[in-house]
Amino acid sequence: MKLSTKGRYGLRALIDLALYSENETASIASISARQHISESYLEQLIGKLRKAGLVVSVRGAGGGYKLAKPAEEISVGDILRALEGNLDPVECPGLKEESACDSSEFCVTKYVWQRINDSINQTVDEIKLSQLIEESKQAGNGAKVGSGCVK
Amino acid sequence: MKLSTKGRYGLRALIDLALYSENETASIASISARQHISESYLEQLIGKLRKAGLVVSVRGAGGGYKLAKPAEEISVGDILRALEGNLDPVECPGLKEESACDSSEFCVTKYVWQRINDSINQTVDEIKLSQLIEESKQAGNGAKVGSGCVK
DNA sequence: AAGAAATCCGAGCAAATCACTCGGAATTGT
DNA sequence: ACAATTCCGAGTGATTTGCTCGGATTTCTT
Repeated sequence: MKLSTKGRYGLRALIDLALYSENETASIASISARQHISESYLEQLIGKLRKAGLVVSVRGAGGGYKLAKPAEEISVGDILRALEGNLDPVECPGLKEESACDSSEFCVTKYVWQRINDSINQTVDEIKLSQLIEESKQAGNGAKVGSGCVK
Repeated sequence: MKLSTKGRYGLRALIDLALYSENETASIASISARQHISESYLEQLIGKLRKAGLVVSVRGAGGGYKLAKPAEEISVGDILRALEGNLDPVECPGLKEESACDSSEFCVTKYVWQRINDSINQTVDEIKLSQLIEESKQAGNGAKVGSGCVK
């Protein structure tokens, strides 16, 4: 029941990327240096964000990344799902369909899993990247993103 | 970011236990048979629930388990935390204290992790075991708990 | 007293997942 | 040409998960 480093590092990285790519693109190397995440690993994370359509890349020398759309339109949910896959702590084929679980038995716990899943997704979807950027600019006054609390 | 089988099986097991321990105690063997969870594994799970003070045991022949307190006073949160440990997807020493993360950097993502943690805990704490038992009695009309959706 | 039925407990173990690293191919600016 | 980058997939050691197993302990029954 833990969020992996992908999600934790990745969110930090994307905030950093957003902060430093307003004019020019931000390179893996620069984000790595500021956020203390290894270049190799960061590459993977940003790759996922790119495939999810959250950032766009510019290849070749002087290249790097920037946001694919305005930060207001990117939610923490989008970011974490891109990095972690599905955020649902319990996946359950019968959860979405009307059909009963397994074969014919009624499933009481389904109700619980459904509520947990909904609660998480709703929470992360209502936090927008723009909010975090705003806070970061104000608080850090050097626009620091911090360590993300956890190593 | 997944709930382990401990939590999933364990919740099912406890609902079953509650349903079948109103008069007599419910044994591992009987719960195992009804819920299709191996006796050995179930033993571990119930052991955790006992150490957390949610069930009490009666040792020796004819023994078994029953709830340590009324089902209204047991929340799904209590159960899952007993089985899974902390439910917080992100643990962060600086999350509770006023102090800044790491050393002196402000931590923006902390805000996000905090909200996720709170949301999950609040959700599971407001669902009481009694509710699930009630639903189970109504719907199953044979008091079936079901497979819990997932294997 | 003997034995059966149960809980209790910790060790062990295979499989999966995590948290990376590495090497190199492809692309583009200078 | 060459340097700076992104892109990509394979590999790897450490950790966690999802169990099983053996045996000790307690208590009921006869």
